[in-house]
Amino acid sequence: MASPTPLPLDPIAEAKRQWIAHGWADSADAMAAYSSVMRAHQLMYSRVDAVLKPLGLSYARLELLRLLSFTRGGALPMASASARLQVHPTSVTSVVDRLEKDGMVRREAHPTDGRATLVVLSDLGRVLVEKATTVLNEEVFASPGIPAEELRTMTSILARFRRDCGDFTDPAPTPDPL
Amino acid sequence: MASPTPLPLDPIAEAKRQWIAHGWADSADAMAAYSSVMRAHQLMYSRVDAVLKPLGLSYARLELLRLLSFTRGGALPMASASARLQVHPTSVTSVVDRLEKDGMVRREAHPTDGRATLVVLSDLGRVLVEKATTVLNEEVFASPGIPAEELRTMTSILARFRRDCGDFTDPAPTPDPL
DNA sequence: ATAATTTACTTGGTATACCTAGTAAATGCT
DNA sequence: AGCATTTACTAGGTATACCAAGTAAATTAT
Repeated sequence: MASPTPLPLDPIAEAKRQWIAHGWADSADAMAAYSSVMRAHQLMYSRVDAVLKPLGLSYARLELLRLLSFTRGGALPMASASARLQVHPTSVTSVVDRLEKDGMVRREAHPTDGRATLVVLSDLGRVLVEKATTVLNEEVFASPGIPAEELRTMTSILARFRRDCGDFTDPAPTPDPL
Repeated sequence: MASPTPLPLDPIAEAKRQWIAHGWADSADAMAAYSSVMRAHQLMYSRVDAVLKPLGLSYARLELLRLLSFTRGGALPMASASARLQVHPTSVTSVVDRLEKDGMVRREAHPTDGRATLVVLSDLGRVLVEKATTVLNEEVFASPGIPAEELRTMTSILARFRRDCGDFTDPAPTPDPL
């Protein structure tokens, strides 16, 4: 949701000023950075969702479909999907519920593990994930609103952050000039 | 929610490889950057929420309380709060509903505009926003997980992005060396 | 002054995220 | 073998975001 009525001043820069004025100068940069990510997320999410909406998809739904499409057989246990997407197991349940209702995936029993449920990509799902990826690349990622150089800078900064938060154990997210 | 079981490889770097392998190299950097922001948002949000939870607050609730605390009189029409926080009016309604139920704010009639409702910070709300800010600064922003230099780099990159998305009209979010 | 429009907010519904608690199947221990 | 533990998933509830539609007050136009 881009602002219908732009504010005159950058609200995050304003908040940072307030932070410093209140004697919290030490935390001001972190507060500003966190707020920036929060807001950028909202803007990116709504850009992506607007493009996916005509296809009956959303970011969360596409993430799951894409994961399946990259998997041999287009099937994955729920738990694996939860781990790979780094979302709560119950979130996978509810996304799969709706995708199944729309015929984009189906549940199947796991052949050997009676506890597990497989999510299987349907033909419709496979068509849609292809289409969605194309549209997303053309409509959003081709003109992301951030220069290429800065995209890479940001990805690299956030990769280190994600690693330090325990997302992955990969030694070097981006080769660092040392 | 940090991963309970860290993945061996950076999933976003993996996705980028897939992108390039599928012939979408042109969009790979943007895809990676967008995905990074999405995931970083999730990590930051859960860090912040974990710290605020004991106080009965959340990021969204604190944002509103903080906005009120920075306002003379601690009161603001709903519509102004919506604009300043850059969230949907109905989101403000529901956050205020819950904050009011918990005694942190109250609704009052606007003195001159019969359509408008004022949200007013209560004494309890004022105490909590002070406490929450202190705790947040100490527990999260003092060690944000990202070096100071990179915090500023990221804030600056995202400021330009937010401005280009129409968030504000401020000419120079960060003084740009030209 | 009256009618039309705009603005402000609420209600009800959807989507996504989380948590807690529960069931069922597989595994491990004795 | 049989019981306890672990693992996998579902169900129900909360929080937050959105949109669409509705009501009521203020503003604008005639």
